[in-house]
Amino acid sequence: MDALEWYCMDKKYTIKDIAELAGVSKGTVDRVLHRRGKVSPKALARVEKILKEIDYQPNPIARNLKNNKVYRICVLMPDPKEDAYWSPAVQGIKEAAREFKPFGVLVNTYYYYTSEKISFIEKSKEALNSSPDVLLMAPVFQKEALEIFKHCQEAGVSVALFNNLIEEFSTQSFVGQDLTQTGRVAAGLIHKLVDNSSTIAILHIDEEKHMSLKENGFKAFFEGRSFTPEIKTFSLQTSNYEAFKKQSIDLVKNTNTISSVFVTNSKAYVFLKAISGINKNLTIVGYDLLPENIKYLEKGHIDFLIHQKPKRQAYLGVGYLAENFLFGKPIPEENLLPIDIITPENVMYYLD
Amino acid sequence: MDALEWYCMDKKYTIKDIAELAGVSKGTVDRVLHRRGKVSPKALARVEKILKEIDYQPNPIARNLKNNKVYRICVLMPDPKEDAYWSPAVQGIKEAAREFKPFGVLVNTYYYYTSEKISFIEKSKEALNSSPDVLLMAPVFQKEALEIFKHCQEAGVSVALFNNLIEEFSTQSFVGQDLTQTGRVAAGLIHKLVDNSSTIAILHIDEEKHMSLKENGFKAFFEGRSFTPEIKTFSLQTSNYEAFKKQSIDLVKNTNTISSVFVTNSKAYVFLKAISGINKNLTIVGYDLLPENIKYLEKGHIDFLIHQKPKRQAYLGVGYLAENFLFGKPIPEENLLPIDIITPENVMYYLD
DNA sequence: ACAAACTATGTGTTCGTACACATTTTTACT
DNA sequence: AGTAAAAATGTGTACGAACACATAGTTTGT
Repeated sequence: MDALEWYCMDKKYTIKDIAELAGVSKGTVDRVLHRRGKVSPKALARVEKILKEIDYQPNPIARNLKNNKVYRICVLMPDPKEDAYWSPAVQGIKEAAREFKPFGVLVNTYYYYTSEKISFIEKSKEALNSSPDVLLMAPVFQKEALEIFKHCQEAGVSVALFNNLIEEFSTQSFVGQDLTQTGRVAAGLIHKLVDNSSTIAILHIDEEKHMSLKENGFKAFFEGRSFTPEIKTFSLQTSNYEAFKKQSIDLVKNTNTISSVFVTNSKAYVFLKAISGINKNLTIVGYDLLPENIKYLEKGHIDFLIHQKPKRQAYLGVGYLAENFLFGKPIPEENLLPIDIITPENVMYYLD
Repeated sequence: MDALEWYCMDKKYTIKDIAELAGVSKGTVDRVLHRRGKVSPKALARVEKILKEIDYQPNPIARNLKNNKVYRICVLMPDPKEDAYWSPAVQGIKEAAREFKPFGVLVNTYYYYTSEKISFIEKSKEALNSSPDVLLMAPVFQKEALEIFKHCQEAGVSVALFNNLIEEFSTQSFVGQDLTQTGRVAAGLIHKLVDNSSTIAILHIDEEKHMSLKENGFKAFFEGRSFTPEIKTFSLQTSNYEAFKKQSIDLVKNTNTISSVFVTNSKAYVFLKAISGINKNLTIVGYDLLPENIKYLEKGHIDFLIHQKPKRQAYLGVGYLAENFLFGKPIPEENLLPIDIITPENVMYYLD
């Protein structure tokens, strides 16, 4: 392919070019492109012929310049002060906001408390009061999310989701992970590390809704296999820390066939701290790159962490919306991010 | 934060707004912004005061519209017909080209043959003949790359690299992976799966330059640890397949303390095919998501694959350049992509 | 046949930036 | 003081798409 061919192939045609080629004015070309009618069959045919020949694509930059609108995105998510898992998500939002601000996309973030369902609704109302173009939310509560969705529809605000999927919102845009599959990934890892005769513990700490999906996936991995290990499920609360510590130690010490633990959220470090006095070689798989988890990963106490990519989820959530506003890029309906497996040797590439 | 505050914070100021606020004309503001001089100290002070107050950022869209240039990127990379590793990279290039074409960024790809050094130089000349704005290349050959770099400088064409780093090009932009660290990742995985008494084989198939880095990283992982396993390095050629097969079988059968094999490139599947007759439980870690490798991964014969992300490397290589052209976004000097660990349970998210 | 009513088509302006060019103001020197 | 040169400042246009509006061309009705 030589330079000449290149030039011919990819000359950037404008409406003016098309108008000249078809022997009409740019107004007529515009009417054909936008099906605004008021075009004679003769002119229509000539313009369409040219359009077919050159594969015209409008310049998205010029189009947006004319639109000249300020787009507003409200983000509604759990307060990172309450759960450090959300801190990277805030970072992702901030980065995207910075990147798209010069283009006229404004982002405003509202935090709710996962300990108070009512704050979710309240903050959503606050967000809607600023009448954004779209509400991007990480909805921890299903029922309340549906209520908010109704409010949005009434206010003419579209909705996008990240991190937590609401089944009933099938048509909405979603960026997140298949949590069930993350359970399978964890099972695959543990399966490689321990022998089939030992018992595996699934440990839920401060149970939340999404954890059962992970448990299901974990168990599903072993279904239909010839040797299936024994799996025991535990559910502990950290609210009473002394009780939690005692139960954790019991789990490790007295249930002595347990060789591995799958912690279904980011709190593996809490468990490890609780059992720090005990010298037992456990295989541990947990979630999320919290600083405390990374510390235990690098010390070799956690074998693998599964990365839920909160930062990327949030960044993409905003980015998809912005690029759709600005350049008409279609928004993926359901974007399930890769399930990254983290070891001490590759963890640095997933931070920041 | 209410709607009013929002409005005040993020009003989109234009040059015209600034001119009015400072009581000068937009021409003067323009001269201040671009340091074109010919501005009285009085006017300069007034404009700069306003600029400081409002944190003005020019509209990248309008700026680009004015520039109205067609940007040309030539990509120079190994022919995917020769090595399937490169096929996803071609996909990445194609996707980026499609995405940025409406913005006036044109991409043309040239393939060279890794079996013929001369074709690398030849194709680079062909690429330079079309006088692109930048040459993005995956340089397998160091010495030849430097020569091409000289040609580019003479022709005023800037250079960006992906996949293969050339040490001497320290100032150039690079998208790729730290290959030494991938070796450490592989070692970490094998270390978890096998006991320290067994022997680990490092297997180079059809040796290339980059493999030694992986070997170094692999060995470095064990340095300073209390129990270090024995590591044996093998180097086989597939050009004579019968000999290769015999050597492979020898490796597995006769060197019978070997419990795990680290294949330093994408050809793990070739090795597994060669030893398919032998029933021995080997731990195998290899590279790259070739269909044949995935087949063996899903059958459980390969334990882990390390994903070198050729598609993303190529996509980002083009994307960074395009966004720099279009919106003046800075190009990261060295972007080392995460080293993804692939199992049968997460492989689907890394494909396509 | 001629105006009214309509259709078809062309022209002009806007968006925000960048730069060329025109105009005004200041400075320097006879 | 008067004028030329220099400096400062303002004005206008282009980029490409979108749309409002003006004009040209055609049909209809009396």
